Parts: sequence; structure tokens; C-alpha cells
Amino acid sequence: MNAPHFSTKQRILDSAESLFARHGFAGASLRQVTASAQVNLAAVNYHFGSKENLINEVFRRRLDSLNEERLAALAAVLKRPHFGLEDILDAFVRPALALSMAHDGGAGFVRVLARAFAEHNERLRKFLHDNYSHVLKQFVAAFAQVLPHLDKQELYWRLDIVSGALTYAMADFGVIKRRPGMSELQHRDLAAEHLIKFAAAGLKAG
Amino acid sequence: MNAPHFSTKQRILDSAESLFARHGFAGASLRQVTASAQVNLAAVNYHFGSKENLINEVFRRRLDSLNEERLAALAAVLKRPHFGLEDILDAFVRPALALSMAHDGGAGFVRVLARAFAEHNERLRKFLHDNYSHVLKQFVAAFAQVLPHLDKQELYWRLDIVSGALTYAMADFGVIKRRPGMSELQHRDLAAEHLIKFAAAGLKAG
DNA sequence: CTAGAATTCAAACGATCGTTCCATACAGTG
DNA sequence: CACTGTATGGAACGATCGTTTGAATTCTAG
Repeated sequence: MNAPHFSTKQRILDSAESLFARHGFAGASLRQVTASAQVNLAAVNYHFGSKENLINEVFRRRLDSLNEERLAALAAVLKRPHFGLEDILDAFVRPALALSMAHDGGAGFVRVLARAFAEHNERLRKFLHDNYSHVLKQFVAAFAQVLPHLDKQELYWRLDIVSGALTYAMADFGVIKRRPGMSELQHRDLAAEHLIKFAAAGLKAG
Repeated sequence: MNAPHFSTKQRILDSAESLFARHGFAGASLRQVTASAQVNLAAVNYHFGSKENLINEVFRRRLDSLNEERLAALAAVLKRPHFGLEDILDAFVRPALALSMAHDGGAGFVRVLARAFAEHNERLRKFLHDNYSHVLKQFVAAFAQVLPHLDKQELYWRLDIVSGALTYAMADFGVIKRRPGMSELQHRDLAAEHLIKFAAAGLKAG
């Protein structure tokens, strides 16, 4: 399934990501992963030490760049003389949706990410917290800047709902299918547009 | 863990629901379930036939009444001379949040429900579609009634986001913790209030 | 070319999985 | 009392799980 001219590590990560997205972390076995990656079963424990660590590395590979892109987009917004709620939401939403439509297989990762939210695995949550918390904190500060009428508790409530809606939309949970004449890129752009408009209205609501 | 004065079937369902919520469908074994329920391992296959069917029955027990409550609430709203978007949203949201704070262990079920959305298991999706589609259809018709300016495609987009946010909020994915002086009931009521206000604003947005 | 490190390989480990089998216990019925 | 159907019990089935081992192979530096 995967071209053999990539390294063993990469092929394992690609196959693991895809299979975790489809069958979950417990549901996808290392034998399925290594068979899909066309590598030996023992290669996982050789290169990653354990299945648990393989899961972490699947996240790290994508989250590092996603975090960078989000923070870069946010920094660009904050540098403008004038910016609004929609701009901050865009900085948060668009990199994630861009990842979900990446041509390198990143589409599967967003479903892995959605599973991570559903899983209440402590070690996984700690790992995600270590990678995400500083990003979230910066966005909360930015949102507070353009929503001064919301007290902090209220803002956290609403941002929580936004995050949920975003995760849901990213993972393409719903029944909405791409319309025949529309490219994947247009489809995702439309999704971002709807999501931002929706979330902005919800956040601004009196 | 479970009182022995309930039937074997009920104790299995209770334990399965709780363990599926914590560890997922693949992650919770029948040995864990039967140990927690204090019944023999073979009892699952005797009463339910298979693990897959046990999963279905865990859903059926809760979804049947949830669907009834939602449709009843919607019917009550539609009978009024005047009703708005928030009333329909309330009919959709409140029964689900009420389930999530039920004293009979229904709190765990909403997390099971959230997992079902994350799982792309075909048989499970078919089962949920069979139980849910007629409810969703009625709500879509009601929403279209108070949102005549939205074409059908746009409405489906937004309702999809609402469902995602609701599922997310119900499963208590987020970091928001109940404030010390607040009862569980007040906490959920506040959640419903925020969610409805948020969703209504997003749905009404131009 | 060769020594040594790095990687891949087939095979097996013990543990656990869902499921099945059959004996047993206990009702209600004749 | 014996008979019948329902329910529960312990034990084992074959399959699959994550992991480990040690030899074979490939790569790399001197």
C-alpha cells in the first residue's frame, strides 16, 4: 500500500495513523500496522519501543507543525492595526482544516485527533496537554481581547463549545458529503467559512 | 460494584456501559465487564449472543427513551401558537443533557455515544441510523420552519455543527469543571443555556 | 576488504481475547 | 416424584494480542 522508497519509520507512522483513524488505538493491532507498512512486526518495537510510544509519535509528527502554523497565523493577525473575532477564529480553524485536506495523508490524522478527545486515556491527555496548552493559552488571551464584555468563565464555556464543534467538523463526523462538482479544497474552504461564521455568531451572542 | 438484587442482564448492561465509556468498545473486554457485573463470563454470550450485540443493546436501552423524550418535547413546542428557534433547540438539547445527568448511571452513556461518533464502525452507524434518522428528520423540518431564509444545504451544514458541539458538550470533553458551590443539576442547566444560546446565534447568523 | 554497528527477519513467548462446551442448580408443570 | 426449560458455573477452545529473542542481513567507517 505504501511506496517502499520511504524509511521504515515513516511507513510505520503512515500506516499507524491510517489504521488508528479507522479502528482506534486498541482496535488496530501492530500486526495490521506492520503488514500495511510492509515491514517486519518487530520493527515497531525496535524503532518506537512500544505501541504506546508509537501512538505518541503519530501525534507529535503532526501536532508540532500544526501548533507552529496556528501560532504563526495568530501572530500575523495580532500584528495588524485592526482585527476582529473572525480573524482569530480563522487562525485557529484554518490550519487544522488545511491539515485535514493535506495530500500527504494528513486527512486521517484529524480523525485520530478526534479519537484522542473521545479517549480519556490519561497518558495521551497529558501528552496532548504538553503540546497544546501554550497554544490554547495564547488564543484565549487573543479572544479575550476582542470579547471584553465576556468574563473569563463565560469565555471558557464558549471556547469549549467552539473546540468541540471544530473537532467534530474536522473529523468529518457528519453526514455531509462533498457535492459532486466541488473539489476537496473548495469543500474544506466552505467548511471553514461556515464554521467561522457560526462560531463567531455564537461567541458574540449577548 | 453493582448491587446483586438486579437481574443479570441489567448488571451486564450497566457494567458494559461504564467500561465502554472509559476504555472504548475494543478496549473493554468481556472479562472486565463480567467481573465488574459479578456474573459469569459465559453470561454475556448466553443473554446477548455476542459482544457486538451487547454493544447494540447498550445503545438501545438509552436511545429508545431519549428519542421519545426529544420527539415529545418537539411535539409540545410545535403545538404552541408561537415558538422560536431556541425552543426547538431546547427540545433537542435538554433531553440529552438530562440523560447525561441521570442518577442511574446515564452519565456514562453520553461518553459511549460520543465514542460511537468517533468510531466509523459500519454496523454501529447503521444501528444508530435506524434509531435516529426519523428523529433527525423531524427536527430538520422544524428548524426549516423557523429558518426559512436558509436553503436546505446550508441548514444541514449548520445542524451538523450543532450536533457536533452538542455531542462534545454532552460528553463533557472539555476542561470545564463544575464550580464548587454549584450542584450537578445547576451545572447542566447552565450548560444547556449556554449551548442553546450559542447554537441559536450560529444558526441565525446571516 | 573487514570489523562492528545498525537494521531486518522468522519464530516464539506468555497473556488475553471472544466464544463454546457441558455439567450443574433451580425453578414450574405433569 | 420425574420432566422440562432457564440460568449459571467452571473449564477449555483456537485465535490474536504486544513483546522478546537471536540469528541473518545490510550498512558504514576505518
